[in-house]
This record gives sequence, C-alpha cells and structure tokens, in this order.
Amino acid sequence: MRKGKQTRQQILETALNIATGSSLNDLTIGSLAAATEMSKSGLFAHFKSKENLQLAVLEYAHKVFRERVIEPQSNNEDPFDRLLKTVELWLEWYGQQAQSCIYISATTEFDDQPGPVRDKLKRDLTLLLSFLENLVTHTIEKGDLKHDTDAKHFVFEFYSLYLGSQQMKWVDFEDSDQTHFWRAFDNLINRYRKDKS
Amino acid sequence: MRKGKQTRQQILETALNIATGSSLNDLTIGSLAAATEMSKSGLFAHFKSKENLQLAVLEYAHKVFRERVIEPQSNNEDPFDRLLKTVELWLEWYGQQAQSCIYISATTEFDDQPGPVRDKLKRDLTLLLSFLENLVTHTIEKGDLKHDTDAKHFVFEFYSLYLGSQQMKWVDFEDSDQTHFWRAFDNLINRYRKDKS
DNA sequence: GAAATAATAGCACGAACGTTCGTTGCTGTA
DNA sequence: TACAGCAACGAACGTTCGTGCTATTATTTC
Repeated sequence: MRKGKQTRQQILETALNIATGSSLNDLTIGSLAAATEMSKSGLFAHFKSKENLQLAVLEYAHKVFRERVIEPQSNNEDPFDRLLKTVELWLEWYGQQAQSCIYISATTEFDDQPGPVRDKLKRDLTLLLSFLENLVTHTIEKGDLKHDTDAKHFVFEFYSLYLGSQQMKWVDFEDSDQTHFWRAFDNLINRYRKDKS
Repeated sequence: MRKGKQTRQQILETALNIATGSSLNDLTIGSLAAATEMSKSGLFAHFKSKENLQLAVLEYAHKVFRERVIEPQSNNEDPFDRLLKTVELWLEWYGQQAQSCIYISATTEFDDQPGPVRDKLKRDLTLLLSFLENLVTHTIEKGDLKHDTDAKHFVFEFYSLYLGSQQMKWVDFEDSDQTHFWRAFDNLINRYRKDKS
C-alpha cells in the first residue's frame, strides 16, 4: 500500500504539469502513461476511471494552490496585509509557470458538461471567492478599507483583473510582469482604502 | 452551387448554436450531422476537414458579432456615445443567449494548440482589442475622457470586467442582469471621464 | 523465507472520432 | 432526350480513446 500512494503521487505531479500546459481533456490516459513510463492499464488501476483521475488532478492542484498561496499567510493576523500578500503570492505563483491556470481552462471546458468534475469546479470556485470575500470583510471591519465597501463587488473586480491579465497575456496585450494587472489592482485598492485620518 | 451555399449556411447556424452551448471541440461532425439531419459524409463534403469547419464557424461567429454589436454603431460620429452604445449592444447580445461566448471558450481551448484555429483566434482577439483601443483614443481626442487616459489600460480593465462577468455568472456570483459588471463599468467610465468644466 | 496481498503489465474489446470512396439522385443546359 | 455537375448518401477505413480481464511481478506481513 505504501508504494502505491507514492507512485500515485508521482503520477498526479506529471499529470498536473501536462494538464496545466494543455487541458484536462487533452490529458489522456495513454499520454499520461507514456509520460510516467507506465503501462496504460497499470496507471489506470490507480484511478479506476478517467473521471476519478480528473478529480484527483483537480484535488492535487487545489492542494498545491493552498500550500503555495493560501497557507503561507494563514497566520497573518492583519487582514489587509494578508490580503495583499496573498494576491502577491497568487500572481507570483501563476506567473512563474508560463502556462495557464488549470482551474480557468477546466472551468470553461466543463461549465456545460454536467457531472462530478463540473460540480467540484463550481464548488471550488465558489469557495475561493467566498474566502476572498471574507478576507475583504475582515479588512473592512479592521478599518483599513472604507466601511461602506461592498466586499463582494471588490472580489468581483479583483477576480476579473486576474482573468483579464491571464487572457490578454496571450496576445501580448498584457506583459509577463502583469503590469496592467498591478496598475489596476493598485487603483482598486486605493479606491476603497480608507482616507488617512 | 446555389443549394450548396444555402445548406452550408444552415449548417453553420446550427453549428454555432451547438458550439456556443458547449465548445468547438465538442462540436463533432457526427453530432452536427445529426443536428442538421444530414449524413456525416454529406456534411463533411462542405468543409473538407474538421479544421476548416472550425474556422468557418469562427468566421460566422465573427460575422454575427459584427452585425449585432459593431455595425449598428459604425455610423455614430460621436466616439464616446459610440463606445457606450457598443458596450451596451455587446453585453445585451451575450446576455440574452444564456450560454457562454464561443470566442472565450475557444480561446482557452486552443491557446496551447498550434495551428490555423489558434492563429485566427489570436488575430481576432488582437483585432477586437485594437478596435476598442482606437475607439477610446478617439474619445480622448474628442475630449470626453481625460487627456492623459491610457487607452490600452482602459481596454484592459473593460475586457477584464467582461471576462469576469461571464465567468462569475456561472457560480451565481454575478447575476443575469450583470449588475456587478455595470457598476464596475460605470466606475471605470467615471474615473476617466473629464471633469465638468 | 513463505504466504498473502498489492502493484503493474499484456492484451483485447467496443465505441467514437475524422476521413475516404463509390454511388445515387437531382437540376439545368445542349 | 442525353449528358454534365453538384449535393448528399451509406459503408467502411484506420486510429485513438477509456475500460475490463488475466497473468505476472513486487512488496509487505508473518
């Protein structure tokens, strides 16, 4: 049972790499087997179905995202600082891998395709947005953002910028330093920041 | 030749409907043949390859978008009014079809898959962003937006909001009236609008 | 070290895909 | 009336996909 978990982990690692570079659908069991130098059936036995593989990959991506972006700041008691640092980690993480966010591509691929994968994507995106909304709410309560700030709308604007930055990087409308994103994000923060008193 | 063009048009119509509801890849020749009540081979003869079909569908989508969104305002001499009305038509158009924008889904599907389809998508998106940038530039020159407005950055913010609205509608973070989009867009306009003098 | 169990490989399947081929109707012109 | 050309069809091809069986190796347990 020990060796099994280990190779399963290795499979998921390369699977996430492949899926990040292309998409969840293009990640076929055959190509993944070739990439991990295993037989199709041997690899297949780990997941019992392609759907389970896709779910496992998403779960793994979720875990990596948490470890790299969320958890490093989970002990930061200052919500405003935590918000800013989290965004920083977020864009740094997705920026250094010159590829596209698997969650974005998977969402546009599965948003019209009912099933467990879509359900998980929906749940995860909802959770992420709620998490951010909470963080903003705390920041407001702490007094670092105006008290009449609409936390949900703030998150809407932020996440839009994230999507835009990623998409427009593709046609060189945005650069690799995400200059447009940071300019717009600064502006977003400043619009809602409490005036110095 | 007359009958040919006509059925080809009908094929493209239903093809666009299907592809809009799912994606360009899910639009298989078999399913499209079933939807148009034709044989696979009969339909195939119109396009000679799946790639040509995909290109034709994108071309048709492009044409519809132009007719519905761009051209109705092409004679509007006031660039600011034209900009606002174009955005209005745009969101109205994509909002009434409760599905997702085919260009967005196609872009995330093909952005890592070299070939003519990706090239066309890249070209079309670039063209659209340039078109908007031009419109904003004219508006600035006309004096309706601040003279130091960065047209490209304005477009970046706008298109981000468009992407965000579409994506977040999926998890009910945005409503069907696109309330968040309009609120953010109003704010965007007002931030760059020339102060009344 | 043997027995038990887990992990992997080999092989084959059915279905779906894009594509090709030969043929059949239909329509308009000589 | 005969013929040419286009439009559409049915059947089949080769390939790839996910998946299920069965055997064989590796690993753990006693």
